[in-house]
Amino acid sequence: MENLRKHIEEITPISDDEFEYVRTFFTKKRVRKHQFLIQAGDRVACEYWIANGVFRAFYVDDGGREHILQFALENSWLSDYHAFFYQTGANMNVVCMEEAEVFCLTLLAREKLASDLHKMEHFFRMKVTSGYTAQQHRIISLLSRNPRERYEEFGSLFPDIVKRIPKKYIAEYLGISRETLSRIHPAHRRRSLN
Amino acid sequence: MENLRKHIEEITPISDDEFEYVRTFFTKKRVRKHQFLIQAGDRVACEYWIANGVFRAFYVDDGGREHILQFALENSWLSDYHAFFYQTGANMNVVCMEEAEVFCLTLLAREKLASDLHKMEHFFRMKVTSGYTAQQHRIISLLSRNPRERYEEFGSLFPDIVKRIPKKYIAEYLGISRETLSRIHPAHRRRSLN
DNA sequence: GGCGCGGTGTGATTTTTGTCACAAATTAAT
DNA sequence: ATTAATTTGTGACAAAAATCACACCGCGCC
Repeated sequence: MENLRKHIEEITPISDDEFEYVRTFFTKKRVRKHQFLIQAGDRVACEYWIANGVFRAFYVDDGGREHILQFALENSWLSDYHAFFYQTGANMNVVCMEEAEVFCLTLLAREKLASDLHKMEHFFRMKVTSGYTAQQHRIISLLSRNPRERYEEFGSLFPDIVKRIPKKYIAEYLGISRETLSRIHPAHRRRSLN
Repeated sequence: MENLRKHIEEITPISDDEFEYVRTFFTKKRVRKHQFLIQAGDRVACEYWIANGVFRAFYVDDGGREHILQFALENSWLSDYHAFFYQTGANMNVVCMEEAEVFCLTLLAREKLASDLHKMEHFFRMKVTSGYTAQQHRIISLLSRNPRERYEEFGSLFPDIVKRIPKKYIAEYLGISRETLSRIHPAHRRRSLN
């Protein structure tokens, strides 16, 4: 839980008392590999802060294909946010890929936290703002880059994810087939780079 | 300016005094068709609230192709948000497509407004949150739907935009060529739908 | 320590979409 | 109103990526 405090303090300083108050809103949960945190159709009670472990959030289309919206590692937040904020049934699935420990925050808890502590409202605004700009970047990438370029960009943005996650899932994230990804070979090192 | 108040009050009620205070942070600007509000490379001083008029925000890739990130009509917010929040040079261009009147808000003004008035922090959080979920939806659409499906979805989500904006720009938004879009013909009305 | 399953690489082929070229239609500008 | 500019449609063709099929690898699990 200390890490959650550090995580919050990357955005805003927070006193011991305040943090003691904040922590009361969270509940801890252990999750094993292959376990679903959210299944399509579920009511989405919580958003999750990942203390450790790995998850993927994916959408299953009408043809049964999976499309990954997000990988989540330690220190990141995760939910089906549309379903969470609007309290509708989930369209996403969230599955554990490496044994994990997460902290759960209900919508009510989150909104009370934000309205009680201006600091926390600010914190959540900053978090969603950076998520927003990151998603804009991803949209631009999907619109303007070919599979090789997207894969290379992904590798340089998220080297830790590339190491920990099977390539087939990265293909699902990039919107290309696993075969196409498999045929992307590292660019030849040019002589001039000796 | 009355509309801005209505717009804010869709999220949170606000007193006369508060709104008087809020309005002092904005400056008004008229923009003519074809005029750039933001050009790639610029420092992005403001975000803009559109009182009336139409804009598009687009990215130009290395091959000179344009990719549209956002259309903005009346009552919406617009900027190159990455460049705005992180105060880096713009990667986007924002161009006026129909004569417009906008209200400008600098980053300093925005952050002061948010820290002075918890209400406004809440307002901005809610706005960016709904933008975030809308963008997630768009990413899923880019990953999982073919051009026809994306175009039909776009038409049902944004009928007003389809009416007001040339199709070539919609193609640039959907990530397909204008020719492909032009070859998408309305689905045949099935007999059973008489 | 063998067995099974999930993951990966690769060839052959098909499908989808982009590109190029040009004409027609629509809209804007003087 | 006429002229210019922008937008749209469509055919022929090329390019990119998906799909299908199959072999093989590697690791976890009894």
